[in-house]
Amino acid sequence: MKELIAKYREKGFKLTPQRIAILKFLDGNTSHPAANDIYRNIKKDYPTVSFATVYNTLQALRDRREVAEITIDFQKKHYDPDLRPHHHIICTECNKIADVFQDYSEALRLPYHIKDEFQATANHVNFYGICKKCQKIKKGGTKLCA
Amino acid sequence: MKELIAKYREKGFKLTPQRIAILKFLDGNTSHPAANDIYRNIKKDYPTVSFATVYNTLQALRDRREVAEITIDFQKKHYDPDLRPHHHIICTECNKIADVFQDYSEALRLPYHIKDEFQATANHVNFYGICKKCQKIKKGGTKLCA
DNA sequence: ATTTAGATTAGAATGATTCTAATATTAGAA
DNA sequence: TTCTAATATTAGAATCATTCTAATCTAAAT
Ligand SMILES: [Mn+2]
Ligand SMILES: [Mn+2]
Ligand SMILES: [Zn+2]
Ligand SMILES: [Zn+2]
Repeated sequence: MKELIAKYREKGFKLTPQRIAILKFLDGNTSHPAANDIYRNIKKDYPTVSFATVYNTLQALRDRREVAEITIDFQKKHYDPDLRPHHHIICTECNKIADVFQDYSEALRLPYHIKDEFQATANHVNFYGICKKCQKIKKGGTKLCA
Repeated sequence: MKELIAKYREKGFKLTPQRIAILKFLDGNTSHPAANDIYRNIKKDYPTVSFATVYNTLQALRDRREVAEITIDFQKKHYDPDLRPHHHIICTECNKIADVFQDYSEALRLPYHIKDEFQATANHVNFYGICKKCQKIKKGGTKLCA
């Protein structure tokens, strides 16, 4: 809380109640929220908050490398406050996203003709699968209601 | 051409001139086009073609596993007629996408606690980098005009 | 307390994608 | 070939995520 605020103030990031609420929501959050998830949550405490503020703040944080955008979902961007290099697995049924902390960089060597054409700067592995809960639902039967 | 058409007819995929144009455009295409790229190209021969047809056809092909959707671009979906398992590298400056045919699956082992929670079905590596052309532009100076 | 750079806001604009409902075509049957 | 049913096409509207605009407000430095 206080440390969090101090950290951003030091970096010259102007703090407002809305921004603090967003930072608090993101701090330690492992749910990989999309912009709308953040908006809904902040709105509880700041009913007048606007979508623009959420997007502006996310952009500012992204530009300062304080959050990462992840491209695992075909529909929308998700945000990740955990900047440690890691990968993700997403449930193709319910879109639940989990972290995969595993360093594959040794193995992810590019073929020479690609190295020749691109100067690689980053890599990210997307795993797809079905989570436990969705496995059960599929097995147990199709629908919950007739 | 003929084999291509025969292949789809056999599979009960109803063929229309527009669909054939889309299939031809995709066949052997390594450019990873987005829907709009396909639309623009088909429009040359079928000026009345609609966006809906392009999207409908892409959906039908995707459902039949005849094209893959790729999530490497934050802005939009790209389509890939090459179904062999492979990965991609995208230029963060110009969005050029290239194929990376390299099998990393041996190395991409998931941690046990993830295996416990997810039944993994697929994986895809996104590499990010800067292509040769964009490297030159950056080095040579900032802008082409004053 | 004053000042100003930067943040907030509602709402409009944009861009990608999906939906709708009327019309037209394909492909198989007669 | 002609008929028919199933399916595809179309323009345009609708939706959803995201960005932009321009007026107003506020953090935080002086
Ligand atoms: Mn993560
Ligand atoms: Mn490819
Ligand atoms: Zn799930
Ligand atoms: Zn480039």
